[in-house]
Amino acid sequence: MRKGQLTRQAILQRAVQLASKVGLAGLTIGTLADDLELSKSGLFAHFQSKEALQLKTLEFAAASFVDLVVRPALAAPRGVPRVRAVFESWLDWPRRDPLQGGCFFVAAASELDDRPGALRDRLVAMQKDWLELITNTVRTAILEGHLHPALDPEQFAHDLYGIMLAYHHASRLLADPEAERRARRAFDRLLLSARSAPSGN
Amino acid sequence: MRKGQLTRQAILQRAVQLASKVGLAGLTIGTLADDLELSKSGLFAHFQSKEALQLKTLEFAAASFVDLVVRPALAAPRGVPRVRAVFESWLDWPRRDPLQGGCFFVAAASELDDRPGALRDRLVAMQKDWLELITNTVRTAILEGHLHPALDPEQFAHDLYGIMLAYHHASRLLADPEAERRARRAFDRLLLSARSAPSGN
DNA sequence: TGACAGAACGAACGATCGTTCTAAATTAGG
DNA sequence: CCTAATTTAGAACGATCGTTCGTTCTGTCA
Repeated sequence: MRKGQLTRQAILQRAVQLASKVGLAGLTIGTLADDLELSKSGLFAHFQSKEALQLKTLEFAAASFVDLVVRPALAAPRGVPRVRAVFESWLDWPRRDPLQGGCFFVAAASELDDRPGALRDRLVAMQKDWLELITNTVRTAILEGHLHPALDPEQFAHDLYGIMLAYHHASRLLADPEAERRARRAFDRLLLSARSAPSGN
Repeated sequence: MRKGQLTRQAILQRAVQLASKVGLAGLTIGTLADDLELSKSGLFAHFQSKEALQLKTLEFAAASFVDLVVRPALAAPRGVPRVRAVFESWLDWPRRDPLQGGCFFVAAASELDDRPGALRDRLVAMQKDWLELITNTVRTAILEGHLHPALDPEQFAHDLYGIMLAYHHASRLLADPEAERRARRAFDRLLLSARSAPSGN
């Protein structure tokens, strides 16, 4: 009853790595089994279908994101420092989890944005949770008096997401060495306008 | 000698639509042939390999993007109006090409960002061209005196890309009805800081 | 109209997909 | 240590993948 859980974890960990390269749909039980030196059927037995494997993989990736990115960021003091910590922690994610190729969720998002089903529903819920957490962090910063009262926290979260997506695009696809500097500049500008500008957003 | 080219075009058009949903890797000769009511081998004969088909599909999508988005935008008067036209034209893309599900290039980018090869190389070149075109448009706006001389045009292009990626994410995956408004607000803020702020970027 | 090139087809290939079954190996508890 | 339960392996399934082959249509131009 213990050994099973162990290999299950190992399978999921490898599945996340693999899916971050080839996507959730590109995941293949055969190659996954070969990578782990398991038999196809042996691996399959742990899940009852491929979709179940994909779903568990999605959950596993989310849990690891929370551990590596979200939780550390929330340790920062409330207000702008925590907002900044979210950004820095997020930006630092590739270094904290160096096994992956590209962001798992970016891959999943572009795959699932047109394929209804349980997988998509789960991913959407996750993304909304994450956006809401950012929104609340910003909202707190407003209440602390760190950011302008007229600031729209949801717009801030949306814009921050865009910064991260652009960073991913520039660094992963274009291999732009300036990607990180660009992301920091964009974030600084976002934060600056959030401090004092009622017009911006 | 004429009939062939015609069906070739039809194949590629359908391929772009399909690939915007399932990705370039998810493209399947069998399903594509069924969709077009062609035989698998008949379709295959037009290209000599699947990778060739994918490459041609990529080229076709790029050409259509130029026709529908780039060219109209460049008709606007130089300077900020043209910058704004690029944004508006880009944002309006889904309405101009309503057949697609999600952005073809977003799907391709997240698929190919970790898979070296001719496909990736071509896509990277395209993206760089597009970014460079935006950069030059911005640069012109600076020379016209519309934007601040200290503005970094490449950063502007990068940030604009982020806005579009966030828009795509919000509208496609999250089905957020505010997506377009959010994109407009982000663009306005970007443009505002580009007009007068030497600090932002 | 006849001839020839080009376009489309149908069948088949080896490989791999997800999945199912049964048997063997391994593990855990009494 | 033995037994029962769990975990893995192996073989096979129907389907589909990309690709090849030879053949049959179908347009095009002399």
